[in-house]
Amino acid sequence: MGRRGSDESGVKKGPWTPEEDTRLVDFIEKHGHGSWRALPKLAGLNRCGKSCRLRWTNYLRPDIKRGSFSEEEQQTIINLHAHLGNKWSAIAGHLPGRTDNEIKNLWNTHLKKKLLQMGIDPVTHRPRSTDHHHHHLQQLLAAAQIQLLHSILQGLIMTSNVPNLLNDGVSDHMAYELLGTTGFNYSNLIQDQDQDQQAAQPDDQFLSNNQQVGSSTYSVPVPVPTPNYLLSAPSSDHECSPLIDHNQLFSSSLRDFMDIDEASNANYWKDLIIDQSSNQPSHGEYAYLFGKVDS
DNA sequence: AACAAAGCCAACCGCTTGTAG
DNA sequence: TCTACAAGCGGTTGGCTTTGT
Repeated sequence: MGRRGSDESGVKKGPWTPEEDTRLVDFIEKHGHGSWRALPKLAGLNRCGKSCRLRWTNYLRPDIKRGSFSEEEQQTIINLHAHLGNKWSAIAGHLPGRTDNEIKNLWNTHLKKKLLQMGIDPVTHRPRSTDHHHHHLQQLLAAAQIQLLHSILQGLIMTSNVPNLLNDGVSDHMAYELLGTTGFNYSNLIQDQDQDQQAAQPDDQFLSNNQQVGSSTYSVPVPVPTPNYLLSAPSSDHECSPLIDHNQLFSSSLRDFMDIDEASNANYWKDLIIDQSSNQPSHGEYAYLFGKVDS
């Protein structure tokens, strides 16, 4: 690339010296930049016009805010990136005094990693498919499917005329067997649950895996990982709003499944935050699926 | 203290878009 | 409409600084 020294036309490249900065600033303050191509010669700089323009717009402009980004600025960038993608100049337009280059650098060096650490895909702003949280959610949904199937089978059997089934009811095993025909792998669920229990740490950011919640005990008909985990805390300053349909559908089936008394455990069920346009959890914010368990 | 690896960021490249003639 | 030039933009890179061993 050769960013140091000069190219074949004799134009200097590489880092700017304080003397060059002074010349450029003095000239622009007196005359404005006018034509960038003409500027270097007029200002007595051995640089190409493009280099002068970049130096001015990214570093020397008087309205540039120097210093590190505040938490608020970082959150703004994340939120804007979720909407705009890598449109750095558009994002910079919302952050007075910050350049697109600066924001791009911050994104590539800090924010991308930060989101990855949170289990969020920095491109889609959704949970990564391999992520711990998402994995648990898939398990939970699979387990809920078992329970639903279990109920359906039970209903079918009650209306059937098979004596031993009327006596014994439908076994979990039968439900798993039937669910297996849909492609669901029950053995993976058991294995994953064991691994999760082994991996559980006291200082885990997620809520503990208690079966006992306050004075209530879950009645869990099939072995499932307890779904008391927090997916993500929503921020308050974007255009998400709670929509009741997804939430109601999902939470009510879970309530039934977990056999939790709705009135005494109302605090556990918080609204899913759903983006109105896509009707999906978005902006890198998923939802409080479950709230605190220690009420 | 010395070295290597990782982090960081200013500056560059090249493509795209806008505009004047 | 076409052409040339300027400016905008996003991706990439080189080298300095910081951190880890």
